[in-house]
Amino acid sequence: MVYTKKIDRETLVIVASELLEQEGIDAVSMRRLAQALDVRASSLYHHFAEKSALLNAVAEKGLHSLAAELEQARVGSGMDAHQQLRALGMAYREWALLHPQLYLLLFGSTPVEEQPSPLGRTVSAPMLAIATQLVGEQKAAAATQALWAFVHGFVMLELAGQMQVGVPVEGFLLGLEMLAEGLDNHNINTF
Amino acid sequence: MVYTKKIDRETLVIVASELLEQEGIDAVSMRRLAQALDVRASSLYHHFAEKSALLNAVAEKGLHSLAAELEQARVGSGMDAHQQLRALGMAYREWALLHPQLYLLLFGSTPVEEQPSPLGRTVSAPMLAIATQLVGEQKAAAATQALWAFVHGFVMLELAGQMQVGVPVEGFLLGLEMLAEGLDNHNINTF
DNA sequence: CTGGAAGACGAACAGTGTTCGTCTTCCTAG
DNA sequence: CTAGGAAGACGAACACTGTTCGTCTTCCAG
Repeated sequence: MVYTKKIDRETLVIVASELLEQEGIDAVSMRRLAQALDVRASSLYHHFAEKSALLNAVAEKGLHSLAAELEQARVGSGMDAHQQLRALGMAYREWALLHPQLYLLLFGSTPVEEQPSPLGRTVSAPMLAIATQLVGEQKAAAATQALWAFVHGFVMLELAGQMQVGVPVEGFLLGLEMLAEGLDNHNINTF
Repeated sequence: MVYTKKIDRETLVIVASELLEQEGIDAVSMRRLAQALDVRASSLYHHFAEKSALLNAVAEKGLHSLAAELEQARVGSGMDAHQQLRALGMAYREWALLHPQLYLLLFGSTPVEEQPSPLGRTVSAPMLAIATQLVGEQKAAAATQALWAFVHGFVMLELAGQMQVGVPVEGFLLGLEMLAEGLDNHNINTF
């Protein structure tokens, strides 16, 4: 028999991402992926030691996509911190709603990544920049956590179908506004 | 052979909850549950048509436990809305950190429950009461979503290991504070 | 007392992640 | 140019999963 087919790591990750987004995490099985690439499942293990390693690669790729989108939204929205915050929030939400399965893979359950920091640091870096403008360096870390928590929680609830219709967009902006106001007041009260 | 053993629905749910919390969702398999109850796996299907139905029962039980805890925290914290909010937030976070696997089952991924409303309504009802006090009935729904989003997001990030050590408790209270201030200001500005 | 419902059993099916020994392709060192 | 070895595809197998089905047993109600 002739062994022609040849798989490379990157296309494997791409195919996995597409399958994930189109049919959900349960559809992403090694045999299914192999079939899509016209290869046997066992061959995939020459490129990733285990399924979780492949999913990690998918997650990492998605993470960078999200981070790039956020940074772009931040720098492309002027100097005003409030406006930056609103732009970043909208971009975050839009990305998550555009790639729901990928977002759930990233943050949905027990960490698919190992280290606590790099995953979050990458995505929260743009928020830290804005938070620093709003409340100064001292409180920036805590403010970033608060901002990220709100945005992340809102998106997760939305993805889980726990948002009453009609509320989503306005509620999101309102919440962001309230947090920003709170941050401002806190800033004033502290310095 | 003698068929003595007898399983009842409720203990099945309890055993499943314990196994979930102690060994994680991956350990909860029909055969594993059956073994814990000294029964064959196929017998479980006389009590739940499918595994997801069993998990739904586990989730519902957890949901009521959480809701009860929240309501208790609210009514047991005086008349001041801000104080109620802080108490409810702390109770929410404590419950989630105490039953992480159960919390992830409830909210971690694609809805395990079918309807969008009842799951969330049960847990967000106490928040709605507080939000109404803070911003009035008109904006209460949106404010509730914002509050819930923050608390939920914070807990999810904490469970995912995305919180820098040291920040958690203070960051949580700070964020709650900021949201409350934002709500107050919004209240003043609007009426 | 007897029949039927409820429920436990064991075997089986399709699907999963993963491992292993074999075969083939291709690049590189002599 | 040729030999060898690394990289990689293959197919079978293992242990596990959720789920179905036909058979057997227990027990309660008419």
